[in-house]
Amino acid sequence: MKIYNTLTKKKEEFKPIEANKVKMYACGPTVYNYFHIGNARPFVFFDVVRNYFEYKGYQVTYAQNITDIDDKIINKAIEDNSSFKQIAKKYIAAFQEDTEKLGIRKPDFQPKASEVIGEIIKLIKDLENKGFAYEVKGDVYFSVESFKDYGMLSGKKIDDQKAGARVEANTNKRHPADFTLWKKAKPDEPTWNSPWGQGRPGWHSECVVLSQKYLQCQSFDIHGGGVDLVFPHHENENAQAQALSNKPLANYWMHNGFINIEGEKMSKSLNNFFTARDILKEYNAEAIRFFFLSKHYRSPIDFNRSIMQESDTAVKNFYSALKSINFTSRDEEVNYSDRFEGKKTEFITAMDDDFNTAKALSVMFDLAKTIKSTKENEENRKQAANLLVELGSVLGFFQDLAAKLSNDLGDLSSKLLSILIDIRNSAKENKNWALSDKIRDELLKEGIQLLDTKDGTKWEKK
RNA sequence: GGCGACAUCGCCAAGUGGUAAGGCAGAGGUCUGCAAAAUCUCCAUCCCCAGUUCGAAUCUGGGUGUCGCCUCCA
Repeated sequence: MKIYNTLTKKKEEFKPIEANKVKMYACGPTVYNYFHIGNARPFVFFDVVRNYFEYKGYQVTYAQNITDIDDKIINKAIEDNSSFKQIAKKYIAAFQEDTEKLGIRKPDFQPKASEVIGEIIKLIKDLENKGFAYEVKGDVYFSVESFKDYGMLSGKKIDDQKAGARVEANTNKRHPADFTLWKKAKPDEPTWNSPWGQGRPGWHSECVVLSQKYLQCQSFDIHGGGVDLVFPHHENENAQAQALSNKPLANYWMHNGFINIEGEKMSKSLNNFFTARDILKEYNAEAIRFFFLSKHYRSPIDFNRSIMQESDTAVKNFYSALKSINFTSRDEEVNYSDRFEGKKTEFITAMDDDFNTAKALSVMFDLAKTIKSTKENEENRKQAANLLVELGSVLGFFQDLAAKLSNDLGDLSSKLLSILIDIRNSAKENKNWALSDKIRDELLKEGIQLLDTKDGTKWEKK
């Protein structure tokens, strides 16, 4: 399979470091707020990456950090008149809740930055000892000039950057591009003891420490995150790791594109900021997942109401197909005919090509069509349904299949419904259209759709 | 100013040298009391210009446009 690697700016054949194993790390949330729809994209996408590798038979180890020490958290604590620990605790819980609702599986490891302060200090100390870092008045900086490959990931040459163009130049730094590894304590901030006095770590070290610790290696297979992290975050992570080990932190760097809102960048000043939590109130998790996967992960994607509506309809399509043949659960032992093996191959070929999920989805639509088609024989429709669920599951759909397919209303409701259907049918026989339509319309309002088929009146939950 | 990405039907979106997948929306026919569902049919020459080639949405050059990064934003 091929993966686009930010490091080489090419699609490359994926070769794991250890045969049949994938070690991957994706940057997690900074817990100072509910995460927004833009944060959700990489969470969902790397969940799919993980699933797909497992589907291909790899043993995957997936780690993701939680940044619980950061300026933004401290600021939020001041704003809310709370403590930084309480803020972190609150939003970690919210993060867990929302990702679960989105159907994202928990990574194998999900450590917090605060758990590894000792190891972060050791990393910085090692960098200092080897001449890659220097201390100025209690702050420690990484010296970009000491690491000759600085810029290898982002393609930036440090001398091209306009120092201080957008941020005030820090006069303590030897070079404007030098970044902070350790910050001297300020009043009312959480601090830890260190060789440089009281302080706290900068943002870029935690991911180095956590990834290497939990993936148990200096250099692992895949590192992921949003494109905005390429520079400076990932560049700086890599610089620290490679300065010490002479190897890149990861072999493949994958970056997802941004989400725009109605064509504009999402930002607080434009007030077009949507949290995943809010969107989940309006649309179900699978519609959100479909929205993300309907476009290639590296492309920017526009979020708006009509596209969410379409995504919702599209997902319902899969379910109505499955309902049309009373599909209940997947048969894992099924032997697909050549025709469906071919469909499966199409799906795999699409996914092997740098996770072309949009194309993979078209295979699913194709299967849905086969399932619904009255021209197909029973066996083909069954196989198509089975394969639809198999492939859809790789993309994270159909997690509550049984519940979604169930038409179970409970005893009394079922009886009442069949009484209503009987009354309606009598009304129809008497050509009392007003009454029969009223029953149909009222039931639809309650989410029950009646279908007058040749085999009598059927119904399904909308 | 530096670096980079993208431009395909009303909307979303595949396609990476061989004559434009798919989804949503829409139009018409069949079916239906009417709907829904099902079913059949219809619906683009790919931002512009030039070039390479037997052949280009796909390669090259030049435009135009949109967007991103260059700040501890996914």
